[in-house]
Amino acid sequence: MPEGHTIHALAARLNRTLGGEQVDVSSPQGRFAADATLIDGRTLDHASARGKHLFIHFDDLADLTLHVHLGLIGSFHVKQRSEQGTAASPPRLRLEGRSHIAELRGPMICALIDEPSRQTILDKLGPDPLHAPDVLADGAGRAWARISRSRKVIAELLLDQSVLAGVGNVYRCEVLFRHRIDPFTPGRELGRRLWDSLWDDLVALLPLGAAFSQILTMQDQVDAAAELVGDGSALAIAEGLTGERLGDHFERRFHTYQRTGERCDRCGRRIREQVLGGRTLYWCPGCQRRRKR
DNA sequence: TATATATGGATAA
DNA sequence: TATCCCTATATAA
Repeated sequence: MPEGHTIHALAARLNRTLGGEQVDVSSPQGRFAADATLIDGRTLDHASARGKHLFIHFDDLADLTLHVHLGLIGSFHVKQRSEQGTAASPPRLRLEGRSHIAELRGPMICALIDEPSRQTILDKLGPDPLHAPDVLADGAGRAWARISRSRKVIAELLLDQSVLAGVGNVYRCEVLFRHRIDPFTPGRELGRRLWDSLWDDLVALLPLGAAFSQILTMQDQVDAAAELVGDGSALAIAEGLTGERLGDHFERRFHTYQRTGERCDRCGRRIREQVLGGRTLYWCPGCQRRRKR
């Protein structure tokens, strides 16, 4: 279940386990069979991620790149050859290397695309807090240019991948709580200072999420994760993503996400939910009140 | 067994 | 705003 951190961790893991290797490619489920034949036997040069999009580059494949978007329910499991498959549905795509096998199931997108198409996809994405060049090239300012002109509420803008790329429903709910922002504040009324604090927080949180393959927003867990990762800026973490720390290193705990009716751990009010922009928003009506700029 | 829901997003209306 | 796609899982029946 993917937000940006999942996709970046996945790209790093693919690079470690299959990068530079010749891979056997197939489509047991059948829907990708024709394209799989084109890739079969080629060398997987590298994988890269931007927002929630994954790109896998192969040698000698003209200018074609494999584009994957997991959507809401997709999964891309990279396992050791020796691991037994728990025989779920047949994967749409299987990449087999010397030591590892990657299996893709239920993706929203799995297609070979040419370079202009890839560029079009990238051009539509806002700055990605996990993409170092975006962070260094005033990603905060570029996103703010959109937000500060919008009458849409901030909870909706955070999910708009053309405003910023990689944030999904969990991070939006949680980061708004962390900064005590009323989710229904229009972008134009948010204020630059508050936005900068939101962006900076995402730049810190997403790399930790990627490093541990788990969304961490409770401050005690964030501190513990940062400690485990060691010194270094969030950017350094993002670039050196191990992604090896898979599995449940931390208890699954959130401030508001899927906690409707429970008491807020800060103020005691009951967490509320409301569908906003097609997704369920969770927030604390006590902590997250409208503020003056 | 059936149904609802899910960390997403495109498209139709 | 509603519908659709794709799969896994939890809960209800």
